[in-house]
Amino acid sequence: MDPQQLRTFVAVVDHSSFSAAARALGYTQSAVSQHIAALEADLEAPLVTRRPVAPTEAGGRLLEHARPLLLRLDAARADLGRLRRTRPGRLAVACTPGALTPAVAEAVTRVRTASPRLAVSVRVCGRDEAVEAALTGTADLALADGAVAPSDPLPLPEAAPLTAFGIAQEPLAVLLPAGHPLAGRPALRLADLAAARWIDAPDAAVPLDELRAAARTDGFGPQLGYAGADFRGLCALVAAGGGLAAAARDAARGVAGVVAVPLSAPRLVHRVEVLHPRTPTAPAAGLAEALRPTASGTAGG
Amino acid sequence: MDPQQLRTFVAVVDHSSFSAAARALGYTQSAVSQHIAALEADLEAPLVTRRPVAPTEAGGRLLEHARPLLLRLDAARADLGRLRRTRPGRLAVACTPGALTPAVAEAVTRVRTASPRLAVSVRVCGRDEAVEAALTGTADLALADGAVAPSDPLPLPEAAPLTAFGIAQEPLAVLLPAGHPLAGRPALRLADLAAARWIDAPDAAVPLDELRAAARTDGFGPQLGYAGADFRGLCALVAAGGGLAAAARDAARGVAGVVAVPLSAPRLVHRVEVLHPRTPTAPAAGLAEALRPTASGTAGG
DNA sequence: GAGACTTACGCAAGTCGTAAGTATA
DNA sequence: TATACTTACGACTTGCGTAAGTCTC
Repeated sequence: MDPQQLRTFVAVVDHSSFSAAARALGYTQSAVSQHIAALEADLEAPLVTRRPVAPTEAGGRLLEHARPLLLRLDAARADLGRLRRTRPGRLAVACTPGALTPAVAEAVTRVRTASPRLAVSVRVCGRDEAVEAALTGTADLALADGAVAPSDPLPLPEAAPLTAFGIAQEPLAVLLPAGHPLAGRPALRLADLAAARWIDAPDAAVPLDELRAAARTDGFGPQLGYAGADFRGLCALVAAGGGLAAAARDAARGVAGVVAVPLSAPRLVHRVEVLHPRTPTAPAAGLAEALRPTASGTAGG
Repeated sequence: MDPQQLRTFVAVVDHSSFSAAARALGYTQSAVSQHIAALEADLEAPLVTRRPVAPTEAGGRLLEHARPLLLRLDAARADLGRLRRTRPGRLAVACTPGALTPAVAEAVTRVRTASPRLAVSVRVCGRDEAVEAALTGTADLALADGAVAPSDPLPLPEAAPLTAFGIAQEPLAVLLPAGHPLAGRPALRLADLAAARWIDAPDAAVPLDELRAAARTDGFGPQLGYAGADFRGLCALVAAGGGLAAAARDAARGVAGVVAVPLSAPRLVHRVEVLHPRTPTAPAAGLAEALRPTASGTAGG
């Protein structure tokens, strides 16, 4: 089970093609074929069907291990790299849309103003991608948001250890189109929305999976998928009646056609966390410190 | 970062010697030397000091990744192996001492009686070892115990996904020698024991680290280390005044010289969980089902 | 028959063991 | 000086690319 072979296997599945994976990895088709053959011989099980190329049951199982494994391998290399050379001239932040609150934006701006020679960059992406960036060193610090029970930590993929602490916790709201019959209510319970259609936008708002888990419910009937990390686009869909979404109460403030109604039951909050490697770069440590809640803060971690 | 090289690195650190690691792995010293040299060249950092052989800072960091990485690699192989061949004639259980409650023992006996041709084995070991056994297929099912806040899950190392559910939850107690001034109390608070000496027996009783984490305290002053998974020996030490330990209230019932006093604050319970791979073997699934709490059960999970 | 995966084969690189080298207690 | 790690070197294995082969749509 060579990591290189695992990487090839993942690429083959992602591209549903040996040749496309070869192109992506800079190999020949032949090499890819040999990688897969070697893996299948090693594990004594077919991993992908050919024509069409798709993971078998064993292949699916292997995938669940391979991805975290490769991520952790990259994280290990990045971790050791950080020990050696520190790159104090850069501060790259990876951030989920819901985590880029005004307070966060202000803190980033403050760092930027205070250190004019520091190359500050912010990348908005999904949570998994943000965690991956923090682990592999693509970003120096990540910010993620989600829905959890009050004072619970966010359920993060634990491929490798990350330091995490909460910086904000506020009411969780349901985004409804302005004309929706429930839009005038002061608060809603999830039970009121049993028949509602939802939009599953795991990278732009609270992932439905997480809401389901935190609320200990199944449901959330037929969903409209929404890929990408653009919150405005999601709001447009909500406004158009495409479905509902969950977000922080103030996230959609001022967005035309969308009303945010707090969710009163089950008891859930919208939480934002800072994530960084256990040995952050100096600028990342500085920003993390600036974001850390003080005595008046609302979140622990 | 070849897994084989990582395995060699871990062995070198564990044996504090290149030659001993070579013997253990079936290599020559030369090969071990080359593995380490290759790793150090790859990661561009010294990983172990020579003479004496000990991990450097970078080496320590690498270790934190390498162990879970190798475990997950083994878990992946075991997982795929289970898909292929099922070994219905065996039921190997790995179990922490505190998890082998009378109810568990009875359930195992019942399985054994019901299936006379099934080779049933129970191995008592520390929690990490039990988790490892369940992940790598050394055991078909694991049972682990620990101290947590009521209805919280046990904090398990998450090298790879395991199905886990609680099967018992009962008051957590402090084990004191019979003559101890606090032995007569109906209940104790951790604060009463601020000055006490503890025994840290992570494989035989509740690990102090965990108690500390669950109680959100530092403390537990000077400790006596106790390695191994033998509960009787630990009780002997407690009886002799070697220090205190935490365990389920009924664990030390009937042990001469030891008194178990319930811990009333902070609010903690002793919890037992069943752990098995997501695709358990048939006998393991049977035992898990037999252990699963019914309507009258005390634990969720 | 064209596209896509597999197999054959040759070359280059890597890996291990033997043995000589070197450094430390 | 003895022990333990490192380096040199040769035999062998592995891994990749080229190119021919095979299978399916």
